[in-house]
Amino acid sequence: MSAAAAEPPVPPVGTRRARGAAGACRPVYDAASLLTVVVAEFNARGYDATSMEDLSLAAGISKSSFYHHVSGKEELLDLALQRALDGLFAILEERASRDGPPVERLHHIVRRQVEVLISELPYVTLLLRLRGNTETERRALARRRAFDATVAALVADAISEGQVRATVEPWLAARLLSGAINSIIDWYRPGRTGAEHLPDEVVRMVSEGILPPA
Amino acid sequence: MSAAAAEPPVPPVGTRRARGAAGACRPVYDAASLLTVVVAEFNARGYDATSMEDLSLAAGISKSSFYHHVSGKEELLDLALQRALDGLFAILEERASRDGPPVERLHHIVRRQVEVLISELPYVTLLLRLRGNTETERRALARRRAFDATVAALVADAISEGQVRATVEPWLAARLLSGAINSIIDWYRPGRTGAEHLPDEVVRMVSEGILPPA
DNA sequence: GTCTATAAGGAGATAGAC
DNA sequence: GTCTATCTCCTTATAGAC
Repeated sequence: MSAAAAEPPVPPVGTRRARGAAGACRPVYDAASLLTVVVAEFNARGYDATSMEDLSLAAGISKSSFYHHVSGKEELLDLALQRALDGLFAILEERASRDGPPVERLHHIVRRQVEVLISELPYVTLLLRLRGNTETERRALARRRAFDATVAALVADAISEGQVRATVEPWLAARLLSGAINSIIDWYRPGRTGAEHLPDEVVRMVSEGILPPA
Repeated sequence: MSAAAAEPPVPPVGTRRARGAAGACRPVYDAASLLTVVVAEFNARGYDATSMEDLSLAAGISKSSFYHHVSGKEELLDLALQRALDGLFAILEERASRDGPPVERLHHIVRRQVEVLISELPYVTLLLRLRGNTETERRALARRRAFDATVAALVADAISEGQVRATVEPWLAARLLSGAINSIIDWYRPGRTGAEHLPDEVVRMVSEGILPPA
């Protein structure tokens, strides 16, 4: 369990600006700036439960205005998911993810994955909650699985080289590791004090143990 | 990351029986037996994306037949969530969850939580993916948070009594623990061989560490 | 880049027969 | 306990003016 976040609001969370009010300036968007507002809405209710009407209210523009920027609701999802996945895969390209002993490469990846989850929180949150209902979603899930598989292979390497303790199932270790890291989207909220220590704390706890032994 | 499950199917996953075919027996349900079929559909696409039409096709009865058993789609969700939460809270009532040193009580709870996640997999899966869009969902999320808070308090006790290692943040430990355990719904599938060892394996790994230390 | 108006279809739910 | 037929509302998306 870890349902830490505030009770998700049912009404739109974005800033509602009076449309057409006397002297009021209407918000003017490009595709990128729209995405910020849209992704917050998707995360508040889930993609499927968020209507174009919800997005319209949150962004302060009419439903039809969205179709000037994107082809439809699904493209908004696609743009957000690409951003999340690009951030994750960039980690694997870093030198410290590719050179050195497996254990150290793995620790680097874990640390950086925590950092990316934090820096790209809304986008990764959307990714991690996908169900695979459309082709767009399934493409994103396939990329996500590829990322997981890369990390899992490295976990297996690190365990086989670092055998000092009782046998550990590499596959299970990779799953629990992912689960622990990804849970960040359920409880981390921007502005936490001490967030700069979080990546190292996570690395330490998954290495030394989360709970005291019996 | 941990998107292990097979590509979620968009069409209904349930058994489609020919309705009204010559000589065919129509499925006859009560509220409980309907729930099995319904929850599988909810999990395949997500609650919001699953229509009464989808449920109808999966169960092999017409949409309107559902309203003989329940008041509507939301009551189906409610029944499933109650089952998940009742299973989890029953753990906390067990003697071994209430008596003894905090560390041992905690290990028992973790072990049992893994068992319940496995035995009630579809129901707990539904619970863990809630967004809180309706009053029913928010009630369930509140109960879930209460469960988490109980475990988190015990984690804090166990850590303060078992200080042999470097300082551990109890709050973070509780979060990572929940994340690791709950990830089970993303990768465990019924019929796995060796599933009987999983609860103890999880307890061991969250205690001794998931990854080798540097 | 935004608007109003509207089309076309799918949603959850109900009525009443068998 | 299930059916067919229907209601009403809400959904995504488009047309065309400013």
